[in-house]
Amino acid sequence: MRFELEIAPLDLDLTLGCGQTFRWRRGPDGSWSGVLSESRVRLFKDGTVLAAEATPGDSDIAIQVEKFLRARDDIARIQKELRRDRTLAPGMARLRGLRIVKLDEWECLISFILATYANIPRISKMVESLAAGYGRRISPGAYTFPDRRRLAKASERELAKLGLGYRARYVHEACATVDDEGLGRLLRMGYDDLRAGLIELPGVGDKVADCVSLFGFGRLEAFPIDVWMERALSRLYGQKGSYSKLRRFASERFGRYAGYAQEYLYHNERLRAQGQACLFLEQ
DNA sequence: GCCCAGGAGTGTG
DNA sequence: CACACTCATGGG
Repeated sequence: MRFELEIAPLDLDLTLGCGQTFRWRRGPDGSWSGVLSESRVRLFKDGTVLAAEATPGDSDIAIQVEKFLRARDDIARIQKELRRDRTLAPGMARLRGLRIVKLDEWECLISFILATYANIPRISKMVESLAAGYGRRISPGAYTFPDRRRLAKASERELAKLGLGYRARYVHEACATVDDEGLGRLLRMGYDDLRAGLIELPGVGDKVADCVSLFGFGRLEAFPIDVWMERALSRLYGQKGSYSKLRRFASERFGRYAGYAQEYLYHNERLRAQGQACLFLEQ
């Protein structure tokens, strides 16, 4: 099943290649393939429009793609608001196509529990191993992300064999701790309560809670701070210190769209690490 | 081989 | 509150 969508601005490389999600792969033709719910989806630009192929193509897959790419985010408005920041303002236009994605809450939670103290290629490998080992096969080489019940059947030892390291215990315990109603309650909470609720889960600290709040629960005011962001905040804003201190700074500085500011700064820091030209410079 | 990774948990000052 | 230490492992 093929269809087209009006989602703009959108740059698939910026959006799917920057560590928000770990299950999307770029093809040699520039298209991106991944799994949404029970379908394998391929996204590519056909001229200016976004084209999608889904197999199987159930009736609401187009809606799922729109939700995944947060089609309703008004990027112009978000950038206008963030442009008040003199550091972000000059380089932001080139990142217009970078959108925050909206992941499945459970998949996002487990993915970012796995993401602790690992690099992105390895995280991708771990997440894909979980899917291949415990998800449902929907086409050759493509698997759903395992739901809580399926994943709960895996012993800690089995998970460790997939290369999860000490994260195996966190994933195993999270499966036992989270119930379906618990996730439902979190959905209704404001950001502060959501964040506090997530931190109660095993393997979830400040940073993972903010990633899950942002990418899984769609709270755009969340501002995850990892080692890359510590460098960015130090270099560009002269801010150093504890997580809570940096988080407070970001909240006051970037406001309700702090999550977008975070992705911009994160992307810039990765560019810099690769020796490429930076978009943002210290004032 | 070496360094580091989208950190969390626990204990101590 | 802030630090210090440990945790298991693979990608670059």
